[in-house]
Amino acid sequence: MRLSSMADYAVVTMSAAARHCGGHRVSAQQLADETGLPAPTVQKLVSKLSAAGLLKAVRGAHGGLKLARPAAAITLADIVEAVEGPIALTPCSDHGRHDCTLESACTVRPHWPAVDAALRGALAGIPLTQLSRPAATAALGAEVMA
Amino acid sequence: MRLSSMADYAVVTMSAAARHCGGHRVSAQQLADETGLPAPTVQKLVSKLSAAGLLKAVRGAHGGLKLARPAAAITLADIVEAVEGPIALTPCSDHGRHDCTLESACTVRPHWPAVDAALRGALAGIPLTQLSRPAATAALGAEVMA
DNA sequence: AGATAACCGGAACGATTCGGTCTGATTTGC
DNA sequence: GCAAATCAGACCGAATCGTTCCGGTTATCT
Repeated sequence: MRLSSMADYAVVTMSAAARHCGGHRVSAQQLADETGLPAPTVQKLVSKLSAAGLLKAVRGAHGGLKLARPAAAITLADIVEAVEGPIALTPCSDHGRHDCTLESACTVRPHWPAVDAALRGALAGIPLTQLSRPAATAALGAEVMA
Repeated sequence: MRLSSMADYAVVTMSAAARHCGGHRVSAQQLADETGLPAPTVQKLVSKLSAAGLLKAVRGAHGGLKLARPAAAITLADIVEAVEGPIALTPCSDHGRHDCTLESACTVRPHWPAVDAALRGALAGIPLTQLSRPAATAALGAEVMA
């Protein structure tokens, strides 16, 4: 139930990138300085994030990163899926492989897709713009918990 | 974003135990046979589950396991928390330790508790009774996604 | 009372994944 | 044409996770 460190770092990195939304590009090194993360780690992250279409990378001298979409159109679910792949709590959900020993008799497997969808929905409700702001701990989650 | 195998097995085990709700106790070995899981693994799981108050264990000859509560009062969140501890996507959430390098300047950390609560809410909405039934893939999650 | 059956806790081993570092390929600017 | 700065992929060590084994405790049956 724990997010991988890479996904955690990706959220921090994207949040830092969103703060530079004002046009001019940012280098991966600069993002590393701002976030305090190791530079090679940030480089690895931006590779995955740009491959997923969340960041736009321009190479060469004076290159750098830029958000591919407005920050409001990028959610936590997008970032997590970009780094960790499809959101699925169990291996049963994402591919047809049932290595389960009881295959057909398993009564819980049919319910995992619904759980995954609920989880993904909770993450998709949090845009990047919200993570860049400094405060407001509440107001979210209450609606889902009820 | 993947559930640990132990938590996955715990759900299967609890679901199998729920099918024996009719009074008489079940041995851990019998649960292992029904689920196809290794017997030592099931034993380790029932230890944690009974310590968490989800299963009631009676020792001695003709002993066995029994649900400590009605199946309707046990949710996915209970089982996951019993095996994996508190539901928290990041280490920032559950204890005061901030090993983050930027501590005070981190703008995303205040938002993690809300995300955790939303996630836990999604899992708490699924009772054990629902997992024992054979079908009905949909009907859940739609409300949370909206 | 002895023996059996079942649960309980800790410790050690092996495998897999994760996180971090390094080197190479590509593009732009002068 | 050269050089600087960037992204992109491959390698490696380390930590965690999952599994198995062992001895101990408790209550029932003979």
